[in-house]
Amino acid sequence: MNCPEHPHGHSHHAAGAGGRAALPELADQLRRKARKLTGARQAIFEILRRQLHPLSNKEIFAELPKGDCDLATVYRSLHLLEEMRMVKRFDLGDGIARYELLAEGDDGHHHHLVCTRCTAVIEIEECFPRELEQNIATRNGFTAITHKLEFFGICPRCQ
Amino acid sequence: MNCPEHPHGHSHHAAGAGGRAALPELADQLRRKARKLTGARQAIFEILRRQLHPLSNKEIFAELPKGDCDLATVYRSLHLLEEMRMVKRFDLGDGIARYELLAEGDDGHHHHLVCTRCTAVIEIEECFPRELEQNIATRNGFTAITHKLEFFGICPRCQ
DNA sequence: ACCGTGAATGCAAATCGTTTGCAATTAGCC
DNA sequence: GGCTAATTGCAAACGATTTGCATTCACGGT
Repeated sequence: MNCPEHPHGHSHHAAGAGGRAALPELADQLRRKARKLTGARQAIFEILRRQLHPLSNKEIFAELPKGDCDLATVYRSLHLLEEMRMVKRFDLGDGIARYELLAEGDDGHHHHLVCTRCTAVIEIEECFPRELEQNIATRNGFTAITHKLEFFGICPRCQ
Repeated sequence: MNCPEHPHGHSHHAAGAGGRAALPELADQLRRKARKLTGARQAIFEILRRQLHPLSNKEIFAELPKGDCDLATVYRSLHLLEEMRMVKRFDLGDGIARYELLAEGDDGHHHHLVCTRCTAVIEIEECFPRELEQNIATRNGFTAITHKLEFFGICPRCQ
């Protein structure tokens, strides 16, 4: 039905695709969970691998060789990948889920700087100070505390 | 933006909604914009005034004397209040908009600690360090930079 | 290579939060 | 009281996401 040959060898690794998981790892992780390595999943995985920003389901779907798979399958695949800790979901504040591929062992905890005009996204390494976070946790008796942090502004090009 | 620590993290709230706007101010602001002070708006406003956490449209609707107004009107009223800078919208990460009444002159910039089990919400005074934010802005050539920051964890009761 | 079986998919319909068109009401100024 | 623009209810429209179900497929065992 769908058989994602990848005729164009986009094998150039974008800067930043550095430690990202490669296909064999996907196959591996899937086998480990008794899930199947399907064409759709490979294709989606490859799209994420090539991309440097977080992608929405629709964006991924749009990049898929058309007719390759259903939008519902994209949604299902991303849920699976998320559950397998191979992608991380980001919420940029417009009710649209976006996903980024994770490097092996990466917990994916990082933040973004988003241009409110063109929606360009830059990865940010700064993080909310751990001690402050710990303060907040203990002061309020909370455990398992985490945070979401995103920055918004106007990028050089859009100014 | 500083506030004494609260042993169990209950957010500060004077009996009767600290510095929050009172009805006369609503009337005032509305008149200024040639908008009408309707029953629905008063009721919604009062509900927000009594509440200490962010409320969703549905929650507000549910607290309304039933039949008092339509859910669509709640949505419209909150948009209006937001546009008038009398409420602030918060996005806690589940695609549901929540609103908090603002004190006069308050820009509403603060953050929340949300229990992932019971969704209790506590207001947090800490903020992302301004110099770090400035760093990020200049380093990336961004202007008009802001951030969204929310904390998640498990509250004492739910542990 | 072939089978059996559970996993995965396509498709359409269903959900959920939210928005909108439109005709009927209503608040606020004269 | 009357006029008129603002507001509302209602139902339909929306966009993102999910799901039920019958069909198809991947893959470990043979």
